[in-house]
Amino acid sequence: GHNRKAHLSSKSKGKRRATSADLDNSDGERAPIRGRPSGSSNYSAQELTLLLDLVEDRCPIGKKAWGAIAKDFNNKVRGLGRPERQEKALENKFKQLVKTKKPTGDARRPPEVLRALKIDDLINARAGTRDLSDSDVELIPGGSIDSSDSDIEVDDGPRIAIARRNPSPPLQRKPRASNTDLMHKLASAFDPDRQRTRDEAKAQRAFEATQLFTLTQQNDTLRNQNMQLLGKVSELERKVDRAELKLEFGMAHSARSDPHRLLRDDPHDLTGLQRVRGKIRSEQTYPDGGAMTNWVTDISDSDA
DNA sequence: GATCGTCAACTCGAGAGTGT
DNA sequence: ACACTCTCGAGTTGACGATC
Repeated sequence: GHNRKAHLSSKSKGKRRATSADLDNSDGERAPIRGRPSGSSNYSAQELTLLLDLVEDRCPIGKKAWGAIAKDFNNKVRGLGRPERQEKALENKFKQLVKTKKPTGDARRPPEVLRALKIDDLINARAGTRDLSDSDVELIPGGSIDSSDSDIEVDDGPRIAIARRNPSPPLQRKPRASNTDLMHKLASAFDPDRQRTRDEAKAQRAFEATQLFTLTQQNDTLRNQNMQLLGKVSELERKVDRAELKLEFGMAHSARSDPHRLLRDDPHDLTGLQRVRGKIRSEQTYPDGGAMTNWVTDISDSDA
């Protein structure tokens, strides 16, 4: 139903429904004009071609460029007897073409959609590669530079260029990739200083990783050695216990033959044994501090 | 010719991302 | 925090074809 003799039909001309814009609100003010403006028609193929030509020519990045496109567009359609379009309407129409999906059941896109997509790619590419010698930056009398989409002014006299940042370029959402960010990233990625810094950081990380690996291995070795030493300590403790036991059994045996011979004269003999109220006290002191006391019941006493 | 349904153009506001 | 920009959906309106 697009462009179906839109401007030729006089069927509905002259009869216009009452619209919200026609109705005054309670304050006597006009309600905001919404909806399709009266007299507007569908875009003709000629208008679409003209719009795409202008967009391709200017590659608009900011609103200023769209204003210039709207101005040129309306100048040309006026001569064709076609309705003028607002800057925002033209921008919306172009973006609508760009995001038009493939029709169901038909893998081919309309030619105007294909062209809009190509132009959109061109705009995106240009947004990331533009420079000050771009063709759309023209010196105009008075010393200022007129750019379709950037504010760059050059003062007279010392000729100081004042470059202001471009407005945020119209980019795709999800993620809203910033072309300026992309360029900054690319530029910084190839910056020799940055590369050197990156290499140094990389080497530092590799060194730290090697150190960490070495320390981990050392830690494992120490843990193994610790386990081995603990095993040896346990084994020695068992040997000591067995030796003490043998000693105690030996003492008991000798005491049975001569019960008090050993401790009769000197209760503190060289083995550290002491008879206390019928029991033999064996006290063992450790060089690091602390002591262990064993009590052995003298069978000979109970027998007596 | 009147009416109805569909499509397209358009505005508006909300929500979100980005830059200053 | 604020301004700007973009996307998206809702709502409004005009144009047009089909039908009676």
